[in-house]
Amino acid sequence: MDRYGEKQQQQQMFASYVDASLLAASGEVQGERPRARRRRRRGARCVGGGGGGGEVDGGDPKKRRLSDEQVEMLELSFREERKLETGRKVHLASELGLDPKQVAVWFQNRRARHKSKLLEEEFSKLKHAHDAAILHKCHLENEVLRLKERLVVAEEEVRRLRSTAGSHTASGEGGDIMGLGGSGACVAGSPSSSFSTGTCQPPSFGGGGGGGDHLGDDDLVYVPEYGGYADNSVVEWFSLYGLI
DNA sequence: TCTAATCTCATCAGATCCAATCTGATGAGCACATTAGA
Repeated sequence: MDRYGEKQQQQQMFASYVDASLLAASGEVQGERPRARRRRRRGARCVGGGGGGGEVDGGDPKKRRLSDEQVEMLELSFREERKLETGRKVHLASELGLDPKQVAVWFQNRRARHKSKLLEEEFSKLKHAHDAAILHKCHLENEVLRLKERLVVAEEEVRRLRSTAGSHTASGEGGDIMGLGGSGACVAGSPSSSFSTGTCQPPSFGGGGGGGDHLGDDDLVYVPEYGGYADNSVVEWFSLYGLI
């Protein structure tokens, strides 16, 4: 016996063992009904009863494959109609020189294989859709991350520019940074405006008054989106990021 | 309502190739499959 034969034998032995165990466990030995579909009995393979196109006259239990022509005819018939009425079955069987039982069995198997193929295709489609959705989700998550990073950078830049502008105005000569006559402007809530000394001067931008480099009117532009005045560098930055 | 034919499902096993797949065939169906015709 070759390796394949040995394997088959082992499988059969195992299956017999499992069968016996299941039988015992299911209580069939005590006369109870099994709950599950009963397994086919081993060795119950029927040799007679239709058994194979080429063995009608012989007693050879070996399975014979249908010829290409027979399969082709059966396929054609299957494509026309997947169910097999008795008349069609008998007609096909006589045309193909097969037993009607064989034709019926062929159709049963063909239906089963057709169904499993359809299921396989459906599964494949669903899997592709699922993979695409996962990929799209990853892209979206990456995009969110990138946007968050940009936001952090932008916020840092805003803080830096605010403090720069604040120091410019704060380090001026104590006052009229925008030519508005004030001695300085305060920025509410700005931690960098701790040296604000003068009266608040709205609409003012950036930092306290008094001291620091004096910026002329030409250097400052009122930016509504910003809520105040900004110098050219800030305006540039705003336009760069499309904020104005 | 009864019954024979037929269905689906799970499985076996031979054939083709060398492990895995294809395919013809069988058996069960369990609060006992469903369906169609007598």
